[in-house]
This record gives sequence, C-alpha cells and structure tokens, in this order.
Amino acid sequence: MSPSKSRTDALMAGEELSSVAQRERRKRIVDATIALASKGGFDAVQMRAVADRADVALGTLYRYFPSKVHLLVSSLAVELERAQEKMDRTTVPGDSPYERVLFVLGRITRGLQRNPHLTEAMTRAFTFADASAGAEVDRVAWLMESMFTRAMSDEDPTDEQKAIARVIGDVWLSNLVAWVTRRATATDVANRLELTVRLLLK
Amino acid sequence: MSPSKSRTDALMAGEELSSVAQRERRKRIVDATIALASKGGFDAVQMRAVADRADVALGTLYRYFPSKVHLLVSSLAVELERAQEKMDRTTVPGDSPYERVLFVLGRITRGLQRNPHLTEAMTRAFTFADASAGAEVDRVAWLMESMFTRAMSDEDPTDEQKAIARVIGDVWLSNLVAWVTRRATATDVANRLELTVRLLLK
DNA sequence: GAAGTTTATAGAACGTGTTCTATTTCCGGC
DNA sequence: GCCGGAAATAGAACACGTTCTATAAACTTC
Repeated sequence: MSPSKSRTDALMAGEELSSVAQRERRKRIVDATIALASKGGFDAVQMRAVADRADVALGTLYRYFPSKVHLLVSSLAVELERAQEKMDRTTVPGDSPYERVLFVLGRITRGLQRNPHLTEAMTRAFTFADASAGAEVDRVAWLMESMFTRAMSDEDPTDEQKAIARVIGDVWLSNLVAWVTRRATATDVANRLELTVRLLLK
Repeated sequence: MSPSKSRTDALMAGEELSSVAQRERRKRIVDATIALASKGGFDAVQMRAVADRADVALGTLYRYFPSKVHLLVSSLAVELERAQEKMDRTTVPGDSPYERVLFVLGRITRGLQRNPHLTEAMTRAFTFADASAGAEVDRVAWLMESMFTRAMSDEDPTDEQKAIARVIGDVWLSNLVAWVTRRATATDVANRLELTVRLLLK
C-alpha cells in the first residue's frame, strides 16, 4: 500500500497522469463537482453523488482527491485558471494600477457572483481547508496573488506590489465569504473593495 | 414545539438566561468547548464529548447552541471579549495609530499563538460558518473591528478608520488561518501584519 | 401543592464524509 | 497471449454531526 503513495500524489496534483483514461476520469470528477456545486453549493457536493455523476467508484474518487476539501479547492484552482486565461485575452483598461486592479477585481467578482452556489462551495472549502490541503491552498493563493500583481504592472512585481496583492486577496476573499453567507450585499462588497484598493493604491 | 422558539434564541444569544442553572449550564458548555479545543483543536470538539464534559445531555447542548459552528464561534466571541477587557486595562503605548495598532495586533496574535489548537478550532469554525450563524459571525467581526479602531484613537472612529480596521481584520484572520494550517510561520505572520499596517497607516 | 408546561435526560436513529474489504479489470513486460 | 501488480469497482462498515423519541425533572400559575 505504501509504494503507491507517490503515484497517488501525482494524481492529486493532476499532473503527469499516466494514462488518457486517468486524465479523463479526473476531468469527469472535477466537472461533476462543479456541476453539483453550481446547483446546490457545498452541501450538494456529496462524495457519493460526485462519484456517481463522474461514473467512478467512491474509492476511485478518494484515490484522486483525498477529501472533499481537496476536491473543491482543486476545482477552485481550475476555475481561477480559466478566469485568468480569459483575463489574459482581454486588454485591461485604465492607466493606473488603481484603475486596473479595480477592473480585474470587479470582473472576477461579478463572474463569481453569477454562480453563487459554486462560489459558496469553493470559498467555504478554501477557508475550511486544514494543513493536509496546504499545497492546494497555496496554489490557489498564488493564483489570486498573481492575478492582482499582473493587473498592477507588466513587469515583475516588486515586494511591495506583492504585499499589496496579498492584502487585496485577503480582503477579496473575506468579502466573498461575507457575501455568500448573506452578511454583505453585492453593493457592500463592491464598495469595500473599492475603498480597500483606494487605500492601498492611491 | 414552535412556541418555544423565541426562548431558544435567547439561549443562543447568551443573554437573559432565565435561571441561574441555565447560565451555569451555558458556561460549563463554553468552558468544555474551550478545554477540548485547546487540547485537540477543531476535530477534538466533538459534540458528544462537549456534552459529557459539560455534564449536559446532547439534546441540551443543541438547545443552547444549534450547531458545532455556533458553539465555536460563540466561544471565540467570549475569548475576544476577554482579550478586549485585558487590553482595556492596559495603556497602549505609541503615539501614532500605526504604532498603537501594531502593538495591539502583536499582542493579540501572540496571545492566540500561545494556544494553537484553540486558535485553529475557532478560526476554522469562524471561516466555515454558513448563513445560519450570521449573527454570531457578525458579532465576532464587530469585536475585531472595534478592537482596532479603539487602538487608532480614543474618539469615535471615522468611516475611513473603520474601513482600515476592517481591512486589518481581514488580513489578520487570513494570516492566522495560514499560520494554523502551517502555511505560514509566526515570523511570516508578524512581517505581513507589519507590512499591511504600514501600507494602511503610514 | 397539584396541573400543566417548559426544559433536561438517555439513548436510538439517520446522513454524509471517510475507510476498508473482496473482487474484477487494466496495463506493461515477457 | 499470459502474468503479475497496480488501479478500479461495488458495497459494507465506521465516525461524528445532527435529529428524534420517550421519559423524568424543574418551573409556573392557580
């Protein structure tokens, strides 16, 4: 049982899946997760339901993703990558970092708000993640940070820019959570983000 | 069953508990929660274990706190109140908001880091909370915010000060979570907090 | 202080995340 | 094509949060 560990880790990371069949299985699982999450949020992502929908045995699901949190955080990474790619194909308007960051922030936020259940599922998983999902969480955190540093400038970001991006990411996530738990309206979120970016970049 | 609803809500809020016995039960429950959390973190706070330790039936526990998350977030509020009281008895040194906020932040952070398991349990519950625990979460958010606005000045805080306090709170929580999940060291946390406060208040 | 109501108790029961077991299928090397 | 080990499958089993049931104890009100 132990010698298979490294192979299993590769499955989790989603890279270098030995066979086509495995890559397809993994994709089916992530797709099923996103579909279920979109329909009913965190609670609707039940491991048996994901396995069923992905046409995979429960044990196989757990071989690919060792927990529900890993599964959802990995799906969040997939979604963020998609958003980043879309953003890369867009020319971000605005001639100051302030304006450009605000544009990116507004766009992604509205994108997520278009799918409240999915957002709820993914953000709750992200913030609930424990140490065992550290790698996946770090990956998402890095995606978020680089999303904002890229908006600030085309050059390599300075340390200060990285710090600012991180703060924005923290505030962004916290407001997203407040929104999915209905403690803040979309307007509240927009206002607070604007205010935060202003404090940091103006 | 329905007519008792309003009474139950009062129990949750922890105010106006009709009898001494009830206030004592509630206290025993919170104490048991904190003790178990201190020993083994979120996972060790098992509802049956809390009930046992508080000498209360499982059903009674649920009458006082409708879920594990409510229980832990309420306990977090209790802890923050304690910290605030302690802070009130201290003269916060420093002659700029920057210095004073940093002092308060450092103190509370080190305080929490002295009890990693408890901190893990409470922060994870806080960030995992769903809409049903909105009131409890808001209370904690408010405690955090006012902790920082108080450090900034003795006067009533301006809107900008409130905004800054909120941002600091978001960053603080996020770093605390990174620390409990072992994605950041205590030094990382201290550095990032310092940097954030500098960006916002200097 | 008795009747009626609310609250507490013990413990069974249920749902869902996770683990385990036994069996079958797939795949790389001969 | 065949063998041996890894991966997948079906399904049972287990753990813990939560809910439910039946009974007893504690209160209110007269």
